[in-house]
Amino acid sequence: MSNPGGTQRPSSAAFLLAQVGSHAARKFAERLAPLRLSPPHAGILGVLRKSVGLSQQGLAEILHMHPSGLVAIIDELEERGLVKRQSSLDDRRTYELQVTDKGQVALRDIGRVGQEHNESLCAALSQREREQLTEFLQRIANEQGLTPGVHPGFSRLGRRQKRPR
Amino acid sequence: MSNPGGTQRPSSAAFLLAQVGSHAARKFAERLAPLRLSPPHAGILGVLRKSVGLSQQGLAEILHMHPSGLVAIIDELEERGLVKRQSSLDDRRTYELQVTDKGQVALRDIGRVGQEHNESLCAALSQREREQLTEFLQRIANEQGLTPGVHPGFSRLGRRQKRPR
DNA sequence: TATTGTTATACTCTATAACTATA
DNA sequence: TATAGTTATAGAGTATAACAATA
Repeated sequence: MSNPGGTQRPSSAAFLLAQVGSHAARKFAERLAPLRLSPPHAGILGVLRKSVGLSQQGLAEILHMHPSGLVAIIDELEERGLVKRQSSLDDRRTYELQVTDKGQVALRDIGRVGQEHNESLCAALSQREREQLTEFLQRIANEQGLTPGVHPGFSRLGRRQKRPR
Repeated sequence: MSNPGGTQRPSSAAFLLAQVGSHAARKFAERLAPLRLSPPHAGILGVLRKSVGLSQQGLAEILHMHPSGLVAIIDELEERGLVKRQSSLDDRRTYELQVTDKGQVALRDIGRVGQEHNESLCAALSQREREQLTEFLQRIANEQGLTPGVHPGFSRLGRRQKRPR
């Protein structure tokens, strides 16, 4: 095992974004774990805080995911008493999703964890540089049409073609 | 569905990194798809270019993944004629992985796609700003102990606890 | 007939352990 | 006995379709 042409080419911004972004997501998940919460839990609570009484359909639309995928996660949040499915009086097919008081506490915990996470992740940068970085990323996010506060999701990055046996 | 407290808080650098990074990874996978390649394919070819004659164990170590997970991906690369498993003369248990000429062509295609991808992703930034962004990310990657050129992987970001039925 | 939420199903990715062949 | 590669298996995530209740 040699390395004749082993010049390390500088990574592109795009690669570094994917690399550091994946690392960031993983570290955030690790910090969330002691709260017995996952990033999807946190993301859903965050959306529900801002949109009171949202239906599962509405939530799925915001998160760009299929409504059926939400059921299990909301089940968990409800079992934990962080979210309530409130039957709608107008349309008994739908639930109005509510963050409970306990859910609000969880949201504060998540916020604290998020701040610690941000601090740790940006340790290499000065305050001024963090602001610059944030601005650059915000502009990219806007230009690329990303929804503020919504993680593109945990779906497959690239699936290999099915392997014939 | 109302939005009484719907103030949109500014996203943190950490969240934006995860958001934009996930988007970047997804877009890269889309650009790779016409070549019938996935990000893991590209990542492995990239590592093998720099380390000639690497074993699968060595490769797994660099990529921080279990050797068994490599088998299927390398099978595909070998079936496509992009990589060759060369039986080692020293130790017949091991293969020395070689990028073939066809694999070199694929690497050039991947490089082109990567440049297009980078260009498209950074459209919102000036040349000077892209350099600044790259430097910031590079410093974060170094400080966080990330291996240059190695994507943290496609493993779970956060798993929900198993749901009892 | 259409829609909301749910369940069922299939497919994929990941991780672990068991297996084989060499050492 | 230890190691390299492989296979088998189980677990979790994702996506689609089918379903029941309601509109």
